Amino acid sequence: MFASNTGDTHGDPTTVPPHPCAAWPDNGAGIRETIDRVGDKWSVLVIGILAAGPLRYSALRDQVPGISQRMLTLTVRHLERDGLLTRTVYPAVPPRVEYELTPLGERLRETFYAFVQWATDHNDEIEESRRRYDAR
Amino acid sequence: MFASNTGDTHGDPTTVPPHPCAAWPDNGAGIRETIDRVGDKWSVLVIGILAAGPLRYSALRDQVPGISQRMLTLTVRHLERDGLLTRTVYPAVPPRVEYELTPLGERLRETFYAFVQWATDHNDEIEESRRRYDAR
DNA sequence: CTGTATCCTTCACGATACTG
DNA sequence: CAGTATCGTGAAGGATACAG
Repeated sequence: MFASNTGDTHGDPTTVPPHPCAAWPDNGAGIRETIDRVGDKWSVLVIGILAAGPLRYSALRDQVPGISQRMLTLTVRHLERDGLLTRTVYPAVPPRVEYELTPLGERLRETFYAFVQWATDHNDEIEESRRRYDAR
Repeated sequence: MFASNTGDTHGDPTTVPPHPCAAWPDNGAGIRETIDRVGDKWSVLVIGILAAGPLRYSALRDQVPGISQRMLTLTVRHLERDGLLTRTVYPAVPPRVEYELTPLGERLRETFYAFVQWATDHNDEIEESRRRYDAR
């Protein structure tokens, strides 16, 4: 879609190709913010797991291998703040809290899916590339 | 595929919908690794910029606002190792090095595009959600 | 059961200086 | 021009204990 190409200028050693068009829709700042929002250690995992349906705190914790209570709480709070999931407290003893993806969160998950698919499809290719790179 | 179900115990007064489908293709480990690969501070930005065509070191540095030489070098080295871009040294004085996305890197960029699109489309919605969350 | 509150460690990153 | 080398910092995250 982009890549209108700059490579034709290679004959001139000093030519720095001008950027023909924007790489991303916006200019980096918003993207960084968005990546940070879900680029932390656990957000994507939590979103992926919640895709299967709502879960309560303990179930969520059990399904995210290795997460600490601290990080689980922080993660879901952030996601709730951004409107990606809802946190519902059922007044009972003992307390019960359920987390569920919002439509917004579900749509985000769908965009991730392409990425995860890519990672799955090309995992071998990547590891092979690493091996070649390391062997020199 | 996973989420082999945990919610079976709340069958009584409050039915929790069973997971309709799998969360992610693989079990988290591979996903984590992949997210780490591009979830750092600069990789996605570099990939997005290189989508417009090959660039030499200095041009790349100029187009990634705020990146240090150290991080630029580290980032492109990692991406090269994973086979996402190529690094071509033209023997000349002064030296000239060009970085270019591989087809693999280009396909990764396409999956990012959906994500960036999502972020752009829903940025207002997210900020509104945050405002509501913070106001209580 | 669903969280907080601390403490502590690691490491990603930035700044700066230097080099082939 | 295209990098290394080195040092310092802050923030992210883990471990553990405690609480409503």
